Parts: sequence; structure tokens; C-alpha cells
Amino acid sequence: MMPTGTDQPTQATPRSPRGPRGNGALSSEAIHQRILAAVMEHKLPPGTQLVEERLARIFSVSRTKVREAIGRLVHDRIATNIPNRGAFVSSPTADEAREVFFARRLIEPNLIRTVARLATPRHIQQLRAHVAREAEARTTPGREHELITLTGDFHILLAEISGNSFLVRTLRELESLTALIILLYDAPDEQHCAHDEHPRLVDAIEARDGERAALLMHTHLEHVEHSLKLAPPEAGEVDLESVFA
Amino acid sequence: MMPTGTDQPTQATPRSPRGPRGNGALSSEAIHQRILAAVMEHKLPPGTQLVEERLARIFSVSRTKVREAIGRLVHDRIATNIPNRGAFVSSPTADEAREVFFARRLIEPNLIRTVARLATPRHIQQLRAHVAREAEARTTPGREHELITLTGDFHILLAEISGNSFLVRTLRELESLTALIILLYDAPDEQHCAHDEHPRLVDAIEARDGERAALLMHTHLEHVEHSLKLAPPEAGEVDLESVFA
DNA sequence: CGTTTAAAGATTGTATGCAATCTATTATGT
DNA sequence: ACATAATAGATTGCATACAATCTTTAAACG
Repeated sequence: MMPTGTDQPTQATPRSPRGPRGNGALSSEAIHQRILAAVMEHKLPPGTQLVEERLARIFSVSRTKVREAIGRLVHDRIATNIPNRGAFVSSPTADEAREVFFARRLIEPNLIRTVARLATPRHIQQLRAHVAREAEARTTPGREHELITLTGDFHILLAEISGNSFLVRTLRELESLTALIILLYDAPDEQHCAHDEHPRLVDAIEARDGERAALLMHTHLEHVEHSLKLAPPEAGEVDLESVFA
Repeated sequence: MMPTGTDQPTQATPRSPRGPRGNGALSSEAIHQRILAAVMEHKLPPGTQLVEERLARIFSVSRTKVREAIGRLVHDRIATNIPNRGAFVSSPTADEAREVFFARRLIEPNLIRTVARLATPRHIQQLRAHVAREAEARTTPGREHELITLTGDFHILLAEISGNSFLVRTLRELESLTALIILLYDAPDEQHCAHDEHPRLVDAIEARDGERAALLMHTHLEHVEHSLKLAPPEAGEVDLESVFA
């Protein structure tokens, strides 16, 4: 009695791309990925403000979803929040860059050592395929930033092969930050990543030589860090007297 | 009245606890901490739903802030979101527990090795003080959960001594999850953490013996993992209001 | 002419309202 | 009585509105 209840509208739209909830609107995760990709591709350089309403217009969603996406970027240090001012694409300092590489040298040699034990032929095939894509991107002009994300993906792939979801997430964060750091501090002409280091890592894995793989990884990360211009001891302190002496 | 110009309200309220923005209302970060603490203290056991509106009432804020806090808990795996159902305190599976300990064994031995190099006498003093607090909590009845968080804090303190903020954050996540895992899988009577292992780690650091420290850490983490019983228990009903009363 | 003060504009932080969805309960049919 | 379908209640997901705050521009003043 009394069909006060709204007769079910659920069935009406099995795949309709319109309406408030289960439809074609981008998820906050998708927006997060879009912004992150834009940062990696150097389309949103460090310092750029991520204005919520503008992004909301762009993606045809409300500020709520954009805020959620930005919140995640801030959590992962890709963006930095300034309390009543907004969120900006991070500009990692040289010290922060060194911290990232320190953490990577702490984690990744051990990671690849275990991968050398666990990797199946299928995994090694994946690694070879990935390295081939890197080589392709390296020889094709106009794909430099693509190369940066690809080299990062190589390290994430290692974490995925380890089968440890926590390490995957940690490596994802580290790689995103590394990409940002390379964009900031890489010398334009410098070869920031020797072209044969990734293949040699795969060689060591295939040979089941965990020790060699770990050592190669350590030096590899050192090479990447040293190819950057992190020289400035840090912006903070300047001796006024010596400047005007 | 027509004081069109709002005479500067900035100076007027140096510490006023009332009003919508800069006042006594809890920040989403504070709410995050409160909920996290409640989880650690076993007041919100795994499986408990974190109902947004109820928490909002409890903390006298809107759902918006609560959602933000819950979002962070989900990001850190302390809570798990089920799409149109809600967020629940996580019940890590045995496999996930093993992943956490695997990651810890991968990271923390190397971490303590570097700490053995970098630690100052001041740092060692801090570690001794912390170990003393652990001993105190262990011998005082009714402080078991406090002990769990304290042992976790010991490992976080090591990360802080390393001076690497990225590692601090990673360890924080790992320790929160470990505490949850211990709550789920620890045999109530079992001594899940030998009472002298932390002091011996500090001994090795003080002796500048990084290798011994790393080895001790590795076996320490193995001990903790092996003291757990992998048999998932229950999920009961908890009254949110009474927990935060 | 430069400096301080007031108004306007832009953007964030927070609360609130509403539709979609899920769960539990009741009604209905066989 | 049991299975199935309709209904009611609860909770999330999303959008929007409004106030606080910061920045910029304009005005007043010395």
C-alpha cells in the first residue's frame, strides 16, 4: 500500500553514461593519474599551482573529487600544500633529493637480490621487453620525458616481480619523486642514465647472481644521483658579509 | 549599521576558540590520529566500520573532515574501503602480514646499519630512554597495548635518527600495520617480543658494529613474525561513542 | 612620489543537501 | 512454510553554497 517509495530507478540505466553515480564521470583516482602524468611529462613544472576549480572544470567534475586527488599527490609529496594558499607541484630541494636516493640505495639492492631468486622465465621475459621499450624510446627523438617514466617503471616492475604489494607502493612513490627530481636537477646534455645499466641488471637476474645484481643496482643508483647537479649545498643560508666584502 | 569595511578581524582573535576556520575545531589530521590511536589501543578491532556521520558527531565536525581522515587511513591500509558500503578497520590476511614482515626485513637491517654509523651519543641516549620506557610498560600490568605501540616507536625512532624523512614515513606505515597484525595474530600469552632484543640492538649501535646490528635486527624481525599465529579470529560490534567518550 | 591603508578579487576550507546504493525487513505468491 | 519480490532505513558519493583567508589593486595620506 502506498507506493510512497520511489519505484526503483536502478534497473533503468545498466550502462547509461549520464547521471550522478555509476557513470562516465572520471574517478578521483583517474584524476590523480592524469595530474601525475602531466607532472611527469613536464607539462606541469614544479611550482605550478593546482587550482581546484579550474581542474574541476577541465575534468567536468566537482571540486570534491579534485581535492581528493590533490590530497593524494600531497601525501606522496608530488605536490605541496600551503595552508590557505593552495597546492603546488613540489620542488624537491637538493637535500630531499639526496634523501630519496639514499632510501632507494637502502631498499633496491636488497629488492633486486630477492628478485634474482624469485624471478621466473616469464618475469625475465617481461624485463627484457621493458628494456627493449626503453631502448626504443631512447633512440626516438622527442621522447625524453617518456624515457624518464619508463626507466622508473623498470624499478617498479622489479617490485612487482617480488610480489610484495607494500614494496610496490613504496617504489611507486620513490619513482614519482625521482622523476620530479630528474626534471629539476638533470643537466640537459648529460646522459643521466647509462644506456646499458638496466640490461646488465637483467643479465644478473637471469644468471641468478643476486650479489652481482645488488651491487650493480647500488652503483646504478649512484650513477643516476651523481649525474644530477645537486651541488648547491642548499639555498637556505647565505653569508651577507662575504657577499659584500 | 554599515561598517562596510570589515575592520581588520585578524588582530582581534589571537586565541579565540570559536568560529568556522582557525579555531578550536579538530583538524582532519587530529581526527586521523585519534582514530589511529583507538585502533592501536585495540578499542576499534579489525572489522569495525568507521561510520562517517557518527564519527562526525563524536568529534563535532562535519563528515568532510572525517572523510579526509578516513581517506588517509585507507591510503595507509589501516582501514579498507568497500565502494558503496563504507570503510572498515583492516583485517590483514596472513599473506599480507608476511608481506609486511618481508618488507621490514628488507629495509630495517640496512637502516640500523646506517644508524650505527650516524648515531651521536645524544641519539644513543634517546634510544636508551626509550628502551627504559618499554621495560617499564612491560612490567606494569594493564599496559600491553601501550607496549605494542612503544615497540613500534622504537623502530620509528631509528628511522628518525637516520635523518631520512622518507624512511620515517615508510616505517610509520609499516609499524602501524605491524601493530594491527600483532593484535590480530598474536597469541595472548605468547611473548611476542623477547624483552632484551631492543636493548641488544642499542648495544650494537653503541659499539658501532653495524653488521651485528643488522644481523640482530634481521633475527629480531624473524622472531616477531614467528611468534604470531596465523589464524584469523573475529570481528565484533563496538560502540563508537563509548570509545571516544 | 613613495608609503600605508582600505576595498575588491580569487582561492581555499568546511558544512550541508540530495541522489545512488546497499542492507535489512516486510510483504507476497506458490 | 519457503522462496521471491517489494519496501523502508541507513550510509556513502558527489555537488554545491558559504565563510575565512590570502593576494592584488586601488585609494588615501604624508
